[in-house]
Amino acid sequence: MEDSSITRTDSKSFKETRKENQPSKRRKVVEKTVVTVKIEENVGKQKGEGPPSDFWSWRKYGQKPIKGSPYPRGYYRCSTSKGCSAKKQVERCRTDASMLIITYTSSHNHPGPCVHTNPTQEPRQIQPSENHPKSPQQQQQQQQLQPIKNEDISESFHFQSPINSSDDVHQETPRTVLDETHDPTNLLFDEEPLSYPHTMTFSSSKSEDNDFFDELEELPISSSFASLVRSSFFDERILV
DNA sequence: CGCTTTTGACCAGCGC
DNA sequence: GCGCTGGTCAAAAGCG
Repeated sequence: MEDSSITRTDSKSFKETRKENQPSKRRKVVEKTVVTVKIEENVGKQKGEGPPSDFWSWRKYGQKPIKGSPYPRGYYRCSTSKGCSAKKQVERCRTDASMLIITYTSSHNHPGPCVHTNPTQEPRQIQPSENHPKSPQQQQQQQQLQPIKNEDISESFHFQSPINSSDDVHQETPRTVLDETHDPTNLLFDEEPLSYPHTMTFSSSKSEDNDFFDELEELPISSSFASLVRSSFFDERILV
């Protein structure tokens, strides 16, 4: 089509420009966290491939069929904040279609929509009556509208990964990611899916990342936030 | 009207 | 050095 050629040429210019701005960010070893979740419930509410709703807004920016997997992988970027570089990849487990493998990449450079540790603020999105009948996007949009106090931001800024909220689900050992580390601790994760959320984030291999996550451990909000999130996720994904 | 999703193409990294 | 795969971007279309 003529349109195609035009678009292609046009986009090509952008690509060239992009190269200058972003030298190399592809396939670089970045902090990743793999989480597997059951999508039994989500299937009924969403398209079946929709990403499980967490506390950020995700915008899909790409989808690619993965070699060896009958299901395509979806690429999502955090749309809660424009400058946020947090991303996640969502794909179905090749062996179990009811399992969704979510790979979180990078981290949020902004506070979570509802990571406030202040008990005076009511966790509105926890209400099941709102969560279930609505799509996850709508939930997240509501969260965006919720004002967050600056003082909370300073703390919640360390809430890099939504995976903190996923400790209730089974965490699959990210072998593909950690293959370079061969860290024996990974085995522990596999054996103990109930390990703390901040612990699983150590899937990163580099000591630098460890240092980064080490900060998380010092944060007192980890447990409270995890609890808050946990209850939400239980209500959302797991029938208790 | 604005935002999200979809789709095709391009580029870079990695393996052989 | 070549080929393959994965990851990202941008434009267009659809939906709320």
